Amino acid sequence: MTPVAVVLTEERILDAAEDVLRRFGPAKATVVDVAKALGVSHGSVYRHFPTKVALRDAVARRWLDRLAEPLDPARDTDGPAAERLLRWLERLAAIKQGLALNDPELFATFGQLTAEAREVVAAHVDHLAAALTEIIADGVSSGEFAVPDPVPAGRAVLHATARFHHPLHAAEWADPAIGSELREVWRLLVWGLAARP
Amino acid sequence: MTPVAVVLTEERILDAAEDVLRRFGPAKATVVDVAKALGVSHGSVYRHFPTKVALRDAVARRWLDRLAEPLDPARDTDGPAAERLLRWLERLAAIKQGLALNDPELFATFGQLTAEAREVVAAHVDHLAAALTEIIADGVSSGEFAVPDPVPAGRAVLHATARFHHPLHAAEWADPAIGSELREVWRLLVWGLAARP
DNA sequence: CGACTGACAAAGTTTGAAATCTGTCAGCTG
DNA sequence: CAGCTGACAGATTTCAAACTTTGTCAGTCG
Repeated sequence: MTPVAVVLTEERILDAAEDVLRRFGPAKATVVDVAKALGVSHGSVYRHFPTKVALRDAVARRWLDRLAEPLDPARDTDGPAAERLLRWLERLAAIKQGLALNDPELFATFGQLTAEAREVVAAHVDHLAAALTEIIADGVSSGEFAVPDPVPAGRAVLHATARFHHPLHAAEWADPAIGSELREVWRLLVWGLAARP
Repeated sequence: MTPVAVVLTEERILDAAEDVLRRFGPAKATVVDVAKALGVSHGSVYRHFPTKVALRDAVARRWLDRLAEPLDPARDTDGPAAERLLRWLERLAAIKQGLALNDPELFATFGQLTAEAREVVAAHVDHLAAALTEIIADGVSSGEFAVPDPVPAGRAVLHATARFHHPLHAAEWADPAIGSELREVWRLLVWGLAARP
């Protein structure tokens, strides 16, 4: 039986790593800092994560998973698909833009981290596109939308709204017109989804 | 009458500055280097441009103007507006993506420069949006499109295609699917432009 | 007299020696 | 004997001193 209060789990390491990244920023946070926060030698951290990059990737994955949690389409199934789509896009934009506005340091940290964790980000993007595909497929079932295949349509909607949620565009979110610009794009997209060519 | 071969014009300074930026990169190019290339003291350069930032902005403006030249909508007025729109978007993407692919160093220089020249970039973006507005307005005249106001529609189309032409997304252009992704987005957009709500 | 120079202060950048960090592993310890 | 430590080599980062750059301006030159 292992002494419960002292056992070194991946989870406890991730908590500490997240904390250290928050406090020192991605440029200065070291594995030694993480070990110090846990009261162990840095060698112990390497028993659980093979490299510093793997540790950072794991932190990024957890962050992105937590961000994407409120975006499960099953959480909001009321009303026309066009409006569910708008609410979903606005929720995504609000999550990212809120983070960028309320805590720019943390957002920068998070941006740095994800910029390097390409695989992890690809999984996140796939996840978001799948959520859009689900909403669009519901719209097709109800006769609201008329796309031949909801999968590329979901990806296209995500790509077309990149400006409103992709962290690269954070500097543009200061413009107060950003909200109405998202609605303009949404309007074109839902007309496009509904049209029968 | 001034001695023609030796006169120091803004234009000659811009030529030299562009050359120096190309050769040394934006981080290392100095005003002293520009002056040296012209065989004058750096003080003379400051008689024509008040600061280094103003000089760099002027170089960026000239670059962007040159880039945008082949995108005048009056140069391609054949066929349905939907297809003119696709050709225009593909031309814009090809210009930016071609530069990024053929001469990544120069593209990075150009990206750095424009990232700092916010005003200059805003003018360039307005110019591009106006070109799209013109194509959409033509489509409305011909009965192909049905948007109430082509001005926000032009901006929305530019925003919706940011992923395919905005330099921030350059890293994503390596994916060979990028071309078909642009077509997917275009398809939704032109159906949206044509739809009568 | 107007265009240019070059010396200058303040700000910013380079440089290389010292300090720190990453990733490994032989050995300690409960 | 599983889990941890701490010393180590090589890579990377820090820091302060030396050097370079920016922007100004009194003075030179034609």
